[in-house]
Parts: sequence; C-alpha cells; structure tokens
Amino acid sequence: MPTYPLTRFNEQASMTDAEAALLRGLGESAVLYRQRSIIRRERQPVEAIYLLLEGWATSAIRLPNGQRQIVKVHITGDMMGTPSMVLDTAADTLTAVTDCRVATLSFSHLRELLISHPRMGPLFFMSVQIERLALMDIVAALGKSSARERLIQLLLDLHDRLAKIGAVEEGRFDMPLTQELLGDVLGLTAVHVNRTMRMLEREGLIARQGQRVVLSDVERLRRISPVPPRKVRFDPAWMPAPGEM
Amino acid sequence: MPTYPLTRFNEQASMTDAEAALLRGLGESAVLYRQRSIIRRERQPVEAIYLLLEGWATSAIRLPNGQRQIVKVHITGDMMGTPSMVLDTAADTLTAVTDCRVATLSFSHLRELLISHPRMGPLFFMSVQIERLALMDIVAALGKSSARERLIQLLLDLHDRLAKIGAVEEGRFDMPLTQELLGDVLGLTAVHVNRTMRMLEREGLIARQGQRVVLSDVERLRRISPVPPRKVRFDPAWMPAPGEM
DNA sequence: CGCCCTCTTGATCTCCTTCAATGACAGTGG
DNA sequence: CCACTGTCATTGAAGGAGATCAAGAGGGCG
Repeated sequence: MPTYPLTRFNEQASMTDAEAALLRGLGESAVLYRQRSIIRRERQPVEAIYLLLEGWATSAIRLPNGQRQIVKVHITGDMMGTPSMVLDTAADTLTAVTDCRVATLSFSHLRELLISHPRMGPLFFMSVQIERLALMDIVAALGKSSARERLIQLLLDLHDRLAKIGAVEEGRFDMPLTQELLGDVLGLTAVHVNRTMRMLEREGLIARQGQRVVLSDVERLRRISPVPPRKVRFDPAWMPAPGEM
Repeated sequence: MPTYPLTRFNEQASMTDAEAALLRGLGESAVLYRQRSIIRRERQPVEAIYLLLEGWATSAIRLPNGQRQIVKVHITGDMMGTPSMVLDTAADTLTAVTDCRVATLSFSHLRELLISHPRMGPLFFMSVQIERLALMDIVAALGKSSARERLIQLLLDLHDRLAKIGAVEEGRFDMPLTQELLGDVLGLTAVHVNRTMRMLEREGLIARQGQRVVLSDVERLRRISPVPPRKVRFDPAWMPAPGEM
C-alpha cells in the first residue's frame, strides 16, 4: 500500500481517522515515471485522477502559438489531473520533472468512495476551492505584478507547501526546476528569470547552490509578495460533521 | 421565491428535477445592490455565499501595491463568493457593476442541504472544477498571450456564457464594463484596452455602439483565441447517479 | 573526451505603460 | 435653459519592463 502523505487533506480539513486511512489506501498501484516523461497528455481521454506519491511534476496547457504555460507545480502528496474530471479530453498535460511515483485512482473506484463515504463529496469540494484560490492569486500576480514579485510569490508558495511535507529546513529546500520551467510558470522567459533571480541573490533575499534554494529572509520576502498568505479554515461551518452523514 | 437561472448547474451536470427545484429555492431573500456598491469586501468575515439573480458583478483581489485584479466577471445566474468558503476572511471583493439582485445562502442552510441531498457534494465539486478550468485558461492567456488575444478570449467567454442565459442575439450582447474594468480583468491599462479594441474594430472582428458589442466573425475570433473551447462532460463516470445516494 | 543541457551576460527591440490633453455625454443645480 | 462637474472614450508622445537574439561558460554523462 502506498504511503500517501495526504497533504491536500489532513492539513486542511477535519477528517476522521477512517477517512484518512481510506484516502491513504486509494492508489491502485504505483507506477514509476522517468524524469521528463509525460504522465498524461493534453486532449487524451480522461479516465482517472493521479496521486503523486513521490517527486515533482507539472500541469501545463499548450497554446496554439506553440507556447506552454505551467498552471501548477505539483510536489509529493498532490492530487493531479482533477480539473479534467469534468471533461472528456484532458485540458492539461502532466509531466514528470523528477523521477515520479504515481498512483492512479479510477473513476469507478472514486464513485464507490463518494457513495460509501458521503462526506468525501464536501471534502473534495473544499480541496478544489483551495486550488482555485491559489489560481486566483496567480492570476492577480500575473496581471498586476512585476517579475520580481511573481518570482517571490512562487518561491514562498513552494516554501510553504514543502514545509508541510517536511522538505524545508531553515528556509532551505530543493527546487528541481530549470529556469526555463520557472519561466513557463511565471509567464516570463528563462533569460529574464535568470536576471531576476540574480538580482534577488545580490540583494541577499535568497541564495542558491545548484538546485538548492535558501530563502534567507522569509519575513522580508513575505512583505514583498504580491498576495497575502491565506489561512485555510480547518473546519468551515458548512461542512457536515463526521457523524452527520 | 427568486427565479434563479441555474446556469452553473442545469447546463453542466445531470440533475434531477427535485435537485434543480431545491437550488432554485436556495436564496433566502433577494437584496438590491446599486451600481458600483460593494456586496462583500475583502478580509471581511465569511458567513455565506451569494447567488447573483440579476446583473453584472466582479470578484476582485486588491494587491498591496494598490492595484486591483478582477479574477471573475459574474453575470446573472452565477454563484459568488464560494472560493472564500474555505477561509475565515474573504479573499475577494464582490462589487456590483450594474444594479444587482443578490440572494444570500447561509452556511447553516448549506450544511443542511449537503446532508439531506448528498449528491449536492459531488455536484458542487464539479461546479468548482469548471471554475478552476476557467482560471487555468486565464492564467495561460495572461502568461503567454498578447493583449489582443486576451481581449478576444474574454469577449468569447462572455459571449458563450451570456448565450446560455439567452442574452445574445446573433453575436450581439450588452457589456456594461468600462475599459478600465476590462483592463483590470485582462491585466492591462485602460488606455491599451482602448487601442486594442479599436484595432479589432478596424479589422472588422467586432463592432460597438455604446455598451453593445457585436462579435461580427465568431469563427475567426475563435481561431485567434489563445485557448480552445472546453466542452464540459454532462455526466462524468465518477458522479453517483441520482438513485445511488 | 566530447556533447548537450543549463546558466549567465550583453545588446537591441517592442509591446505595453505612463503621462497628458481633448471630446462626448449624463447628471445637477442655478 | 445653460453652465458646471464627473465619468468615460480616445489619441499622441515618451519611457520602461521584459522579450529576443546571440554568445560564452560550466557541468553532468555517455
């Protein structure tokens, strides 16, 4: 049985132990994807969702002009491919950044789960809203902030999400994204990502050694960040209690 | 009882008549908001969600640098404020663009609904995923497209959504958004929105007369649009059938 | 050892911003 | 009825953030 970190849920919604155990056991069988290989391609028929058990991956949309925009950087513990659940053919391409362990959750399995554990519906609902909020903040940054601010926002986002799964130590973490990938996330060219990072480095806001990044002054970075940190409500008033359904 | 057009649901997910009737009756009491008044402000405590029974409204995020990014333009029939359901204080400000009729749905009411009609959970889940997809497309356009392409994307999006509620006639519809508002949606200045629109006009792609917009050549516009139209699956395999739960 | 990928830096170009001014129009009050 | 005010659309001119083009340097790996 795969050990699924459950970052999407156990940190963010009140789950019973039984529900958590259920989710942990979700993945059918883990598959290995090599660095840079494609897990699921855009426009392919949608048959399942994916649990990223280990590694980094991206969700990207290809534009007709040949450009590519990464809409989400996935890390260990993330669910992937769920936006396409409402479509016949996938909207985004999932690509392994590092070697990845991925488990699949089929729709038939998911349906049974929703029926047998009705609280799963609202829990999933909550989880997508969180993703939607993240996208809203990205839209805000993309529309109205400078390259510098956007880069800082991304670094802080990764910092915070990695911290939740224990992959940050005093502001230091591994970030296996090339500057070209960062550009595709931030809506910038690799060249400009480079210049912006070097500038942050010269200012002493960050430091780098290979893939390793150090946020030297998280407080100051947060003050520069274009969006405030959002604190998710663990137990919203509309969420049915475990006994209630 | 407000007659709620239900565009979010009846077009997009398979609902029983009973479920549809339920949603139509949701709104507690309709309130009127004057043009430009604020329906719910950022950082205010979150206590309910809103049903826009009539009118146009925006959902916007204010950045520390004083800028404002509109993340969603709401039209008659939309649900508003749901992203903040997972927060204590609202992430976005809801503002009436035209005079608006708005009904409120309290969280306690919503909780009862989720419990008494367990299929509502998955249905809401589906609805948010659709919103999330829209945001993904906006991120793609904001990151990797020109002003011209983004404007076209927005016009087509409004066209298609207004068509669903019968507010389009041969490519013609009312768009009560000032160029400044359009700029805040597209991540542009009002000045550049103006120039871009005039250019589209000169090319014969659109025409305008006051607030009225005409998409003269929808086919050609779709070919220019940076993102493909997404066709939502009416009845995905993971959705529990009406009898099943 | 040599190749390819990635990072880095410089020079030039361009799309969009910023600043500024004008006109059209609606509302408002004398 | 007309001046007065504010909002919105429009256009010109100049400036800047980031793109594009180009070239070199370092490093992992077959």
